[in-house]
Amino acid sequence: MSKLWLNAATFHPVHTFENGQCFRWHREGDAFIGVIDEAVVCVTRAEDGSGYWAEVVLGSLTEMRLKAYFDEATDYGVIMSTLRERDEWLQKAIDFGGGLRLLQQDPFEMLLSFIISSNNNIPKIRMSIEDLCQKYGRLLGNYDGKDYYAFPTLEKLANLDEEAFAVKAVGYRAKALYRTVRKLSDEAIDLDMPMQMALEDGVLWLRQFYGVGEKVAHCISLFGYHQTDAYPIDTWVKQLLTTLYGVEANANAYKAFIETYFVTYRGYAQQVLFYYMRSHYSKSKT
DNA sequence: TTTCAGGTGGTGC
DNA sequence: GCACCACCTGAA
Repeated sequence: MSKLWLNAATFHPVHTFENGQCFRWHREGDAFIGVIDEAVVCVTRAEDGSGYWAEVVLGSLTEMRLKAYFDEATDYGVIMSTLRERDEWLQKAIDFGGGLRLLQQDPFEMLLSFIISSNNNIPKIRMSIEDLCQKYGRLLGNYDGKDYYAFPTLEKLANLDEEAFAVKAVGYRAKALYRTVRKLSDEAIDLDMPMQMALEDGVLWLRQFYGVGEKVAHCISLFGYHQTDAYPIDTWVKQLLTTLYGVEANANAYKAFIETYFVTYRGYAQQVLFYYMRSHYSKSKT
């Protein structure tokens, strides 16, 4: 069984799993349990607090894939100290959300997950994805009294009619899931293609799918293809740009500011600021 | 019971 | 090329 050590200096499970980039992790007491590809992984804190163990508890996953998923090859010490020197907001955001990792998730899963995410909120997105996995994903087994399912394969989903995509809380997005799956299957599209593309080409390529606009394409690029220059502009990013950085409230100004101001480690900067903003300025928390 | 959150696609100018 | 609105549903 694969097992990976994650140093507490550069990894924090809450800041990593609860910042909106992934939908298949949850807390179980002191542990975090999630599904990666065809495996269930449990993350627990070491007794001395110096780090965490990520251990495959069901299914199989290579150590190489586990390392890649947690972005182990990236030097977070350098990235965070560089960003911290940039300005006081990044400093505050990193003080708050240190240990946030940019996970390298599966492109197909990200494509469908972020189609579901449009005009939607996280609890509902999770509900839809869990229902989709339970209905059409492979049962990986039972761990600690709970059944876990893999994300469904394209082959499985390609055999379904549109009504079958009407999973819990998904609403009108069922049509977009269906059309995307149909296109992928009918045209035998290779989802690895964006890996060879520059960010802007990849974004354009991803937008060929119904339900994928600019924002969703950037999310898929960032979380599914590890394009660390991607910059999803959602309501929270708009809010942080206008309130923290004094950017004018229009789409061109947002884009221009991000491209010129966040030059190095853009995706990492975006994610820590987004997490900071969500945690501090959310209406439900006041 | 009503209001709110939340991107994309389509329409109309 | 821009502004507007419909789309849906759980949570508050």
